[in-house]
Amino acid sequence: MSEIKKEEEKGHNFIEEIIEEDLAAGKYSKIITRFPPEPNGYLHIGHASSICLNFGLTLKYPGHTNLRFDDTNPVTEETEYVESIKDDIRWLGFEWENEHYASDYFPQLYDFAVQLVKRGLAYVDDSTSEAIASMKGTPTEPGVNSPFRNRSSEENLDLLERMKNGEFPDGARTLRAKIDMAHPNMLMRDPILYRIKHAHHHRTGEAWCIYPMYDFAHGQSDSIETVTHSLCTMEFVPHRELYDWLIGRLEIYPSHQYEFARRNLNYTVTSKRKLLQLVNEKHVTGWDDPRMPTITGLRRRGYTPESIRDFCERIGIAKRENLIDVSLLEFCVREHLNKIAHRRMVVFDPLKVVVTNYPEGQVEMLPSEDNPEEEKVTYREMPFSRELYIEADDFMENPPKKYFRLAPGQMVRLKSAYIIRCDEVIKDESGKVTEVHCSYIPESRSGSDTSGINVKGTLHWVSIAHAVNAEIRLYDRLFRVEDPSSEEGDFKDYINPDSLQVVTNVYAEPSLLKSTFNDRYQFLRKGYFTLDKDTSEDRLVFNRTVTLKDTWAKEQKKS
RNA sequence: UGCCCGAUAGUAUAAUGGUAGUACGACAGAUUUUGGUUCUGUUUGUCUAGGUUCGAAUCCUGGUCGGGCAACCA
Repeated sequence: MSEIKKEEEKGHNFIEEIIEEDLAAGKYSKIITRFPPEPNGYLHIGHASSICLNFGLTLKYPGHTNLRFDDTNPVTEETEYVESIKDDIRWLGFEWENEHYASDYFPQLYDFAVQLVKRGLAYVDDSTSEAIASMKGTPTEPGVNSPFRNRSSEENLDLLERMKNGEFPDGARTLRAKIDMAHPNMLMRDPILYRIKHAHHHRTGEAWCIYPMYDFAHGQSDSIETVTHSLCTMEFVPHRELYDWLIGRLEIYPSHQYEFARRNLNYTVTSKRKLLQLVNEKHVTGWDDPRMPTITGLRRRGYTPESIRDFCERIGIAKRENLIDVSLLEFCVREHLNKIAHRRMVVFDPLKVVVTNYPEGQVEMLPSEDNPEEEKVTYREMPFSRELYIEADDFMENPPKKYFRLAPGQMVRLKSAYIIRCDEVIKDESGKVTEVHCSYIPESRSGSDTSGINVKGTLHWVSIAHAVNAEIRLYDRLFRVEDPSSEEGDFKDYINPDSLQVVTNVYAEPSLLKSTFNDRYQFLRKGYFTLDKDTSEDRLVFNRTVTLKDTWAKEQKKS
C-alpha cells in the first residue's frame, strides 16, 4: 500500500511515460531494451544509471533486457573488459535475457550493406580520410560530393567484396551511404558505413578485415533483436535521423531510439578516456582503486549494490545537463550500511587509559550489540581490562564549551562498559600527554547500571592486551574541484593530493580477526569500513567506505 | 554564423492548462550508552519579454544562457 503510494508520489520519468503510452496504445505487448557497452573500459557510476534504467524498465513493465557488446572496433576492445562488465552488471543485481555481440551480426550487417549498394544507396569511396573530412563541409557550410559518388552498383559491389576479401590496405577505401552532402545534419552527409581494419578482433579473430561503424551496427543490432526502446545518451540525438534512415531503407524491424542526459557526479570524472589515463599514469592503483567512480572501485570501497541502485533511482532520468552532488550517493550508502553494518570498535590514534581501581590481571567479557538497528539484536563480546586505548582526540586537558568527551575531572561512558572519571593526566618531559589515569564506577556497568550517573559522552575503546593491529585506508574525493573537466588546463592538475590516507597501525577489537570480504562494519563513531583484498595472513586491511555524519566536526569548524 | 537539444530552491527530480511538491544539502530543536540513527521544524525555485486563456512551470512567438554536431570512435 505504502509502496504504491510512494510510486505515485515519485511520478514517472519521460521514458516511462512513452512506454506507458505505447503499451496503452497496444503498440507493444512487451518491451525490449538493451544495455550496449563497448568492451573498451570498465563500467562506472554513470553506466550504473543506464543499467538501472534499462533493466529497471523491464522489471517494471512486461518484457526483457539484453546485454549487447558493441564490439565493432577491434583495435580498442578486449575480452578482459567483457568479463568485467558482466561481473559488474551481475553484482549490481541484474540479469540479462540474452547475451549478444554486435560482432555476431557481422555477416548479417554485411548483407545489409550489399542490399544498400545494390539499390544505389551506398557507394565505395577511394578518398583519403583527409579528403573525406574536407569534402564534408562544416556545420555552417554544405559539403561537396565525392568524385567516387556515382559509381555503378556493379562496380561498388565488386569493390565492396574486394574490401571484404582483404585486397586493400587499411584506410584505402570506405563504404558510404549515399544521402545528401548538403544535409543540415552533418551525420547525414554520406556517413561512412564500413572501414578497412586489418586487425585481430577479440571474438571473430581474423575473419573480417572490414568493420561496420557505430551507425551501421547499433540500430541494425537493435532491429535484429527487435528492441522496442533503444535508450542512449543525448549526444546521440543527431544520430537518430540516420538510425531511422537506415532502418527505413533496409525495411527491417523499426526499433526506436530515445535519448536521456548522462548523469554526472561532482568531484570526479566519468569519461573512459580520462579514467584510463588515471589508471595508465598511475594516479590510482587500478580500475578498482576505491577512489575510482567505477563499479568495481565502488565495490572494493564497500558500497553495496542496493545503495547504488537506490542512488540511481533517486537521481532519476531527464534530458537536461546535470552535475549530481556526491553527498546524495554518500547518503544512500550510509542509509543502507546503517541498517546492515555490524558495529565494531577500533582506535585509530591511541591514548592509553589506566583504570586505576580495576584489578590488575582481571578481564571481563562485556556484550556489545552488533547493530542496534536490527530487529533481533545480536551481540559479540568485548574484553575489558585495566589498561585501555581510547582515541587521542577523545581527551582534552583544556576542553572548550560543549565538549562531551574526557577531560580532567570529567566523566564519560565507555561504550558497553563502565563510566570512568579522569583523575590524573600523565605527561612526558615535553609536556605531551602520554596516558590518563581514571577510576571506574563499578555500579555503572552497561545493562545493569545502578549508579544513577548521567554522562553526555560515550567513547569507543579497546583493551590493549587484547587489541589486534590493522591497517586502514581513508579515502577522500579524487579531485579538488567539482567539475575537473570544465576547469582550465589538464583535468589531472586538479587531482586531490590527499585523496588517500593510510594509517598503518590501528588497534581493533579482537572480533575483527574473523572478518570476511563480504562483511560491512561500522567502526563506532568513525565510519563504515570493509575488508580490502590486500588483506593477508598477518595484516588486516580495511577500506573506509564513507565517514559517519559528524556534527561535532562541523561545530568545531565554525569556530 | 547553420542544424539539434535543454532551462523549476544550493543539487537532482515531480507537477501533463487549475494549491509549485519530494529527496539530498543547509539551519534550528527533541531523543540518544555512537556528537551516529530517529523525529520535528525552518530556509530557498518556475531564465526573460510578449501572446493565447477565466486561469500558464505547462501552449505559441521572440530573446538570453548552457550543451551537442565538422573521428575510417562509440
